[in-house]
Amino acid sequence: VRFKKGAEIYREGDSAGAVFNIITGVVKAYTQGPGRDELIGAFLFREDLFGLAQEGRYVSSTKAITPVTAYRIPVASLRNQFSMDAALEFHVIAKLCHELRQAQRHAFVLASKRTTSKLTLFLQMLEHLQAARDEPTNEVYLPMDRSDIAQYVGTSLAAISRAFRTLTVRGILKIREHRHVKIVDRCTFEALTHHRPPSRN
Amino acid sequence: VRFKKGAEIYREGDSAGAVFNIITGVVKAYTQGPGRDELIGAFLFREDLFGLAQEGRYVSSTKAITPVTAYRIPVASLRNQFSMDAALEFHVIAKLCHELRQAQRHAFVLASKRTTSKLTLFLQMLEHLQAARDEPTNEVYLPMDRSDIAQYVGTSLAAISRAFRTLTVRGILKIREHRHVKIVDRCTFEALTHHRPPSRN
DNA sequence: CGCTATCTTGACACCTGTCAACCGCAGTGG
DNA sequence: CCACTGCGGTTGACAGGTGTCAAGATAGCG
Repeated sequence: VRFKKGAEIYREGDSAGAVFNIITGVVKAYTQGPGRDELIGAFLFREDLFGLAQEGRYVSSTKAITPVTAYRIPVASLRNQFSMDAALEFHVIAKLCHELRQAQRHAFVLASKRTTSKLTLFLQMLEHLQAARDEPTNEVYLPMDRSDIAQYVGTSLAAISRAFRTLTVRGILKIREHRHVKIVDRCTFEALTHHRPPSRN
Repeated sequence: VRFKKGAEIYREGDSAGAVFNIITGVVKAYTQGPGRDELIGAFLFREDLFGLAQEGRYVSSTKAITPVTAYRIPVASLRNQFSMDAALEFHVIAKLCHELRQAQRHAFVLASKRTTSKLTLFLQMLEHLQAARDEPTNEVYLPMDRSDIAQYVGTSLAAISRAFRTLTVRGILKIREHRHVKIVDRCTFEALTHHRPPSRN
């Protein structure tokens, strides 16, 4: 199946009829709760599997943030393959573990106190993921907009913008068209990862 | 096996020889990275299963925060049971899903901006878990110290203390011996859950 | 009965959220 | 070809919250 940019794939609480496997494009998984603010739980890329359900209901909403093509796999056919192929089950376990690891890294990003750290960690994540998909690694591409980043790392849109600014003026990053980021000063970049006491400057 | 309060059960990166199943007590799972600050990823209670490994290495350190008794299950014997009992595998999947859900809630706590919200959400989590273990629910018991709470919800120790203070003076909580919390004004308590704009007061 | 670990509280600078205005760009319609 | 509008992004102003540091209070434990 195919989704346009911005299309909702399913909504939290919908009855879960299928799981999806991304071929192309990027998807965000988010939940809004309980205030009015929504938290983005994960970004999903090529080869990622999603559509996990709890008691027949999806646990988060998903939306395409770029044009997306994906396999849509009805649960029925999934059950079939399950009983026939034990290795598949193992594959699912592996996916779950991967997702858990990812959630761990996400938690780390959220737990950072300064926005620059959050952003740095976030860029590192993207870089790793990009490398894992063997795409060029000389610069990081951001498929999502600033607002999405903010909701993922747990700050306001403005803070993200400011963080980008401070990192660029310090000569650590270079930004092209708002979506291509090049890490110039890798050394201090990684240093930001550590929680930097407010060293007066 | 049995652990004293404060005992390390294993450390991140150790070669994983066994998984554990808690009978009594509370365990914290944490990772320190990459700064000097450690983030507590989860608290583990009775019946919880932990010791998940990635490539033969534990992915987080664990420490008993109360006296703990637990089953220690060597991986070898686990493999045995795996091949004999397919239902067990399913049980493990269920545990993983549960853990993922829990991570999701954790992320939500971390993403909250004001400390009072974090604390409120945290208390709600504990309350739910406590109810799920059918323990008395009229007040919440905190097995961990303030510092642990701070590291779990992603703020400083001082902020937690202050948050407790503000909630008590507002007549929302009552604290006994620093570790027993009673929710007095349930209504405004839940209201704090929603991201409260800095409503002048 | 001291001693240590834990918790509270104060002071202060800094960061961050909120609000709002502004910019640049793309698409639209005149 | 050019205004107009909408969207995403940046920036400024300001207040309030939070981190850090450090001192003081409390409780737990030997």
